[in-house]
Amino acid sequence: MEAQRLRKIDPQEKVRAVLTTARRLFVEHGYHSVSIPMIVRESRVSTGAIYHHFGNKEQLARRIYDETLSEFQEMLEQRLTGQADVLSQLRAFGKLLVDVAQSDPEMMRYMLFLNHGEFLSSCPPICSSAPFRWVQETIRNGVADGTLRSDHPFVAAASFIGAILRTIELNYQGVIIEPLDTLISPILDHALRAVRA
Amino acid sequence: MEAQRLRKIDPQEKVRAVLTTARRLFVEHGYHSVSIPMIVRESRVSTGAIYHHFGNKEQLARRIYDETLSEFQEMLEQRLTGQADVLSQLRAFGKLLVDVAQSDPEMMRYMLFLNHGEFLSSCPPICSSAPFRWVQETIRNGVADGTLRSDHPFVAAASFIGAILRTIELNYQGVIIEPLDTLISPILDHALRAVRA
DNA sequence: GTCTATAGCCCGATAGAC
DNA sequence: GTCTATCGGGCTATAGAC
Repeated sequence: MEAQRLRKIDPQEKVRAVLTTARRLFVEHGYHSVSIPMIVRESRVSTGAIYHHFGNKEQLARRIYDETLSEFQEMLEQRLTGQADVLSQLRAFGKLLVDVAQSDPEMMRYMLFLNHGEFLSSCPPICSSAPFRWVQETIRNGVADGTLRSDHPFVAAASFIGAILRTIELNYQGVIIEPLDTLISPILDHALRAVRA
Repeated sequence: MEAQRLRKIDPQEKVRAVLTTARRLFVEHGYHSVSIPMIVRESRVSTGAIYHHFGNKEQLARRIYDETLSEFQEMLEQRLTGQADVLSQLRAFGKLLVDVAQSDPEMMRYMLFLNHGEFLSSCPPICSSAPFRWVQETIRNGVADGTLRSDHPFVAAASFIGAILRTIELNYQGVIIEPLDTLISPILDHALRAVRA
């Protein structure tokens, strides 16, 4: 039939195209500046198909949010297997942040810069997501066993992560021009010095 | 005359009302979610008056950006007078951030969370503004005179500021619940440990 | 499932009286 | 300088053919 011939073989391919295109556009222009017609043009998927698969713009954004976070969570779990002590665990986490920042800047920018709460109703801030709660827990353990030192483990966790993320931010903004992988050692050095005993 | 009677005594009062109202709304909802009619309602200044004084929405945003940054810069200069050595200068800077975060959260949120580049064409990122360039310079000096230690002063500066700002962020997001002024000592402690010799 | 066409809404900005 | 009324445009979301 005619309709049959026009139908794409795999609908999931379109879904995927919309998800990746929309995330890129959200990162580049911000959620509110990205219109559905814009996503239609760049993804080459029609308005009707988008609304069919995602319902509305906010649900599309929510799906991108969920998938990005669980992808990151998965990478973290992979990197953590076999890291026994607190210090090498924190190093693995920091290295993951830097690696992602370099190999997939779009993902990192998405997690760093988008105020998801601004357009996703009742979405937990990124810092309360599993990976970042894991850091808080790890640092609490490190303080307990004497590897780390802090009067206030939450402040310690914030300092550790903040030191790394801020460096990544400044790299993105062109203030720090060296490629991030050449900076991995000073980055981890400063971040760990903020918390270790 | 009738027109005379209806005219407010001080036009600058209206300008001020628009500036403070708009900044509050930008912080609460994000630039793109704030409409002119919304500003009109909340500031009780008419559409016509707003366009008369500011030209358009972007110029209004730019004026808020400029005034906020120079206000912060002024506060910093005040706090720095009389701080001789690098360590007490950095402490003064950190304490300023924490003080502002607590006494004027709207100003801090404005500087921290708004992606100004997203709606202000060719606006320098906050991190390149005078106060933050000052930190970079100060840390370079500290490394030179041996007070601080770093292979890469830019990374050191990013770590120092990042440690503090991230803690403030987590406080705003309810992860760290203690009032910030009770945390000033662990905050400065962690941030300085990241960079000192 | 996918498309095109368009309804319906609200926004930024302007016009023109006062 | 300040107001109200309104225009043109672009948006989200829907309708209905295929």
